[in-house]
Amino acid sequence: MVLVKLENCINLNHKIDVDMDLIDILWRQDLDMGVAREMFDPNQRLELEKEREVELQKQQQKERELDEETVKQEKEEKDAWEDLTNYIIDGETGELLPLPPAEQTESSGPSTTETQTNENTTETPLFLEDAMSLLQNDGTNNLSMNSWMENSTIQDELEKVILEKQPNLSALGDTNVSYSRQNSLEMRWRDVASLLELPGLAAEENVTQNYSATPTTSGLIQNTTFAPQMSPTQAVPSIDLTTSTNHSFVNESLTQNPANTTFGLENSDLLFPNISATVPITMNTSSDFLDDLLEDELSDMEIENTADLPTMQMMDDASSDSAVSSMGSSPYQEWTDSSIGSTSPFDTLEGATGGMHQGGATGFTKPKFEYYDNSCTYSMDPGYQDSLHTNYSGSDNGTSYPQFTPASKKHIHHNHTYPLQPGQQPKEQKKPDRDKGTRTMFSRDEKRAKAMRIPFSVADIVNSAVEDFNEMLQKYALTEAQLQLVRDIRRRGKNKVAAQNCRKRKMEIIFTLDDEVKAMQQERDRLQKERQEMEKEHLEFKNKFSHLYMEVFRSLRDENGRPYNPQEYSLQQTADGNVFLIPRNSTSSDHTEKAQKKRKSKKQ
DNA sequence: TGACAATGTCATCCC
DNA sequence: CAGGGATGACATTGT
Repeated sequence: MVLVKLENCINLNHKIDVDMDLIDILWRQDLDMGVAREMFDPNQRLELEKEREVELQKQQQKERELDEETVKQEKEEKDAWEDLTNYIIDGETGELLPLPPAEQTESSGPSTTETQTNENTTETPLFLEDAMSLLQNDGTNNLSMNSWMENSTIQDELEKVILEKQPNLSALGDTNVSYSRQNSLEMRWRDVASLLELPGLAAEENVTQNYSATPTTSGLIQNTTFAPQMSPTQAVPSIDLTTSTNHSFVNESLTQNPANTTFGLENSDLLFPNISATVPITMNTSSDFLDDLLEDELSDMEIENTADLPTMQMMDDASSDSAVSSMGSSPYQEWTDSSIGSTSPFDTLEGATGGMHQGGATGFTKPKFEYYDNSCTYSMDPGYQDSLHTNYSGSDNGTSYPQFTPASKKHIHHNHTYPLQPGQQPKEQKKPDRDKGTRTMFSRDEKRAKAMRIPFSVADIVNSAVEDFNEMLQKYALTEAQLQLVRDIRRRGKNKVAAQNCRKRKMEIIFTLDDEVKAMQQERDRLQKERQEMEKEHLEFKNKFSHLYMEVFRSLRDENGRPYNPQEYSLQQTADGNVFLIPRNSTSSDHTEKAQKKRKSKKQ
């Protein structure tokens, strides 16, 4: 029994050893696979989990602190740039010059600052959470470009939601929000990634930097590509409009100023202190805005472009054109000698440049814009630009853009229209809107004078006195054709004014006659009413007289005391008031006798 | 697309 | 006699 027990014990110990060996082998395998020894101890496992929770909490708290720091930094940067919005960058020295007070108030208006502050206070934590959620949703620490792109699309969605939450944000606010949001998120992303030691982010940093501003805000920031027009004093690099749909202004700035990612946007803030704060920026708006900005400038371009039209060609063209502006209303009467010098081989025919008048342009509805745009595209050379610049700055069109730099003009070169196919006939020129484009319209005579290089403005030709006009003609040695044209222009101008006066006078006459007709109708009505009253009164008197007559006649008696027969006698009154009874068929002598009788009888 | 109004232009008369 | 005002008639253009 004892032996049996011993053998059992030995077997048991052996089994235990075998089991322990197996356990040890499995344990070591687990250890090799990375499982800690404490995992096999329930007590140690609980303690370990608690420690990890504490560490995780510490880590999260650290992240929050870092996030707050980044928010503070951004706010400080924004404050700094908000202060900078009160300055303009000198185009020559690059110095920050303080804006005038009016501009300061405009640039630092409540809409922009409020928007920015609201953004800082309300949106920043949201985007940190978004970034964290994106990180968590990502599921792995392997951040690829695709995942970043996906996150960016999610970020777009988030931006849309937030924009919907804050519909009153101004356009600038949108732009600012978009970019600063991007920028802040980007910075936080980097911060979080650095905390988590995400691999490969540093290598992708440039990519994300370029990417961040482009797709999500391209629609908005595209508008800022027009900034050089509005900000002649800003030393902003000129941006190709043809590429503006693909490159935002911020992106340009980012690529050119990689060390200062916020400069581009804040520059745009400086560029559009008012417009972006008040005008909802859409692509169409920007187009119209561009059109408005270009109108004056481009109008001058047309002056330049049409300066060298062959005379007969221009006359033919002008003859088919309409005279639009009334006399003396054109602001471009200042063109004189400065407009004569340009020589461009392409600025001859309006239709020759192709696609000029509704020529298949997409997105631009103003034919005038297309017209000028094409003209610019084909005809402008640097020297021409210089002359244009000189002429432009000297134009008296009421809209002055001082220090309009050649760099800012370059964007005008780009043609947004489609040129006509070879052999395609240009569509009939649609006359620019008379009302909308009165600032840039040219009458036929203005075009003719331009074509003939008449060194006077049409207004001067027409409105000058005879003596001054003759002096003008004597000052310049004009050809016979020019003289004839000048006289025709003067005659037509005078006649135009005369026709206007004539029509005005005719209208006044018509109105006066109309008033007279109304007054006479009223007088006629009054007289008719008065006549009716008089007739009524007359009838009343007639009736009274008749009654009185009959009463008097009945009271009369003859010698026999009988009443007179009304068929035989009648009463008549003389001028002195005496009344006589006269027989109807008696002679005058009888009348007198009987009248005397009656008078006597009446007196009796 | 036709009607209509506004405007420009020409012819003519007159001063 | 030339220049210019006045005006009717017609053309053009935009609504």
